[in-house]
Amino acid sequence: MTVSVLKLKNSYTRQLEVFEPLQAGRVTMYSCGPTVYSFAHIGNFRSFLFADVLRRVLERNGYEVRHVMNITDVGHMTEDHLADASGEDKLAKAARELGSDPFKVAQHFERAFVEDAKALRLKIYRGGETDDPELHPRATGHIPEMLAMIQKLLERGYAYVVPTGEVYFSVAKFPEYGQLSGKNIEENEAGARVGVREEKKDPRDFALWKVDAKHLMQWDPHSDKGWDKADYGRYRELAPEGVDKTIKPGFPGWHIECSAMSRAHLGSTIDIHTGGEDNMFPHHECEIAQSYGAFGFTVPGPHGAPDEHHARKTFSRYWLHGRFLLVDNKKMAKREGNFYTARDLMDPVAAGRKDLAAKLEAAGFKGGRVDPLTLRYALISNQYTQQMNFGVDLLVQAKASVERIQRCYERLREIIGPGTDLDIAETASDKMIELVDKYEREFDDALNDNLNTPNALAAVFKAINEINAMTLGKAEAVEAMRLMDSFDEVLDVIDRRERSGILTKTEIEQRLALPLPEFDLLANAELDSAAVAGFVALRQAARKAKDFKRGDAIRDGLKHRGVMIEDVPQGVRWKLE
RNA sequence: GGUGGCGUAGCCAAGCGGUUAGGCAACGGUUUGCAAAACCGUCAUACGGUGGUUCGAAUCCACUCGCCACCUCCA
Repeated sequence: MTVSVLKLKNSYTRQLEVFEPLQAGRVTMYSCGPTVYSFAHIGNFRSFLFADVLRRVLERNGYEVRHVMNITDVGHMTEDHLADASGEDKLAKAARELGSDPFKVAQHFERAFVEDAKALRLKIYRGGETDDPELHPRATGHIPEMLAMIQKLLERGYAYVVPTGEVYFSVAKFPEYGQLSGKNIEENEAGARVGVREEKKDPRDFALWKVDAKHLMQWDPHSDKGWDKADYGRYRELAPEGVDKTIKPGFPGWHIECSAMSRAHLGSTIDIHTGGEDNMFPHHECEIAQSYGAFGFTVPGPHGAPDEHHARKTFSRYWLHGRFLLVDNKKMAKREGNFYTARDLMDPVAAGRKDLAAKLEAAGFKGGRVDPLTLRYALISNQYTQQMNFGVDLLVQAKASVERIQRCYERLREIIGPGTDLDIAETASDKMIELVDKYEREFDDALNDNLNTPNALAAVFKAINEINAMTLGKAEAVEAMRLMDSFDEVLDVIDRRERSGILTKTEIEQRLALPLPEFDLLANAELDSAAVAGFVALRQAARKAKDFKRGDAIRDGLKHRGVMIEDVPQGVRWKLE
């Protein structure tokens, strides 16, 4: 049996490369995280989910993964922004509702993001990792590191201060600038679409520190006024010589935060850096330039032998970029009317999108709500290197797929039954053992091939087809369940709550002997398992009397209340929708 | 204008030189009082177009048509 090795497409070299971490057995990974000045949209989540799948695949390959995803909370909110708080703009609206404290706005949206991320089962927000600030660094908490890095760039001659008190990175000092994105910057018409700041020595130069009195978030590099005490102390610690006196109070530029935070929490050289394709230029290009300038790294070699390249110390050894998600074949944008946040889909009514709720309801989503696990599946169902065209059809298909996985899982659970010792002496057939082995390997091979999730899913469904066609004993079901659990380590789309069960024929007989409930399914009371059993017995009585009309009415009534009833050989299966 | 990518049966989506991808939908059958689920079968001798290379091409080459993204804050 050959074990496949993990291969990833490195955007920097544009080649599929065998993945080897710097340190054997351990992987450091940084993902450009959300900007918390509005609700994260499904495009954001596609990117975060691709990073999530990558992290899980790394873990499957036996690596201990340290995954950091930042929170960009250095908003670029200005007083103008607040003054202009009219219309639909959520940021402005939120700011007005929350007051003009940008920290509060950021906090509000960060909380919302964490909620969504948990619902979508981003592993970095599950369990103990959720509360580890080291794994979720906030930009506003790392101004000292950023200033220290800026200071270092000044000292090493990679940056300069202009009369306004702002600091720019000098791109001319870094000849490799543009290599990641493949942009020949010289040939681009500088400033063709953006006004060139005349203070810049070179139009390509980018800001490390900005000065703008209108901005609501400000830091004074020369005084502890307005600083969090701990942070100011930390800054002095990081830059003992103090910051260049000509730098004026302001806020960090757009690119410095990721360089500073990844270094702070993962060290100088990281294994993998992920982000959306748009991050390549200029964001990641600038990160490389800054880290090179500040820390004197070698840059990744251009298309050299992979081993030679990997041996070098660089800022990030592998760069992975997720391609954009489109909606209706267009880039998602509010003005196009094809913009969805994750919560718009998960609960459109609460998000104030009644039209969307109606559309989803019509497509078969109860209450117009898309289950988070369905959304998760949809967003990971094609390979991250491909543009994804999102739409209601995709969600419908994802829903059906998740249900198929879920049903297979539930069938196995029913066969195994409660309280079964999973180490039962009885052994599964060779056929089942081979099946598990075969599809687990296919699954891994697909994922190790640059996270080819469609192929991985093909393996899952082939396995389910075979498992469903087999008559299973307990030991076999245990084995099959192990396979499903294994798939779900990466997919994580199985709802493990007890949401279905079997009422056996004997149990129904026993229940029939007791007084039956009145046929009133319109009541508002919560349906508990006893109530469900009562109605199932009531229906059974009707069926026995050949009153199928009444029996079906009870089934429909239960369905209306979210409980599905299916007749199976052993009795009646109930299932919460 | 510069750069990158994509066009595969009704829809989504693998494959990247030679044996069934897979899913969804639809239709037929088994099962069921009826459903649902599950299973069996059909749609599937599909690869934007035109040339070329090859014993053999969805896969390589040339040209061509259409779509998308990046070059600006953006996942």
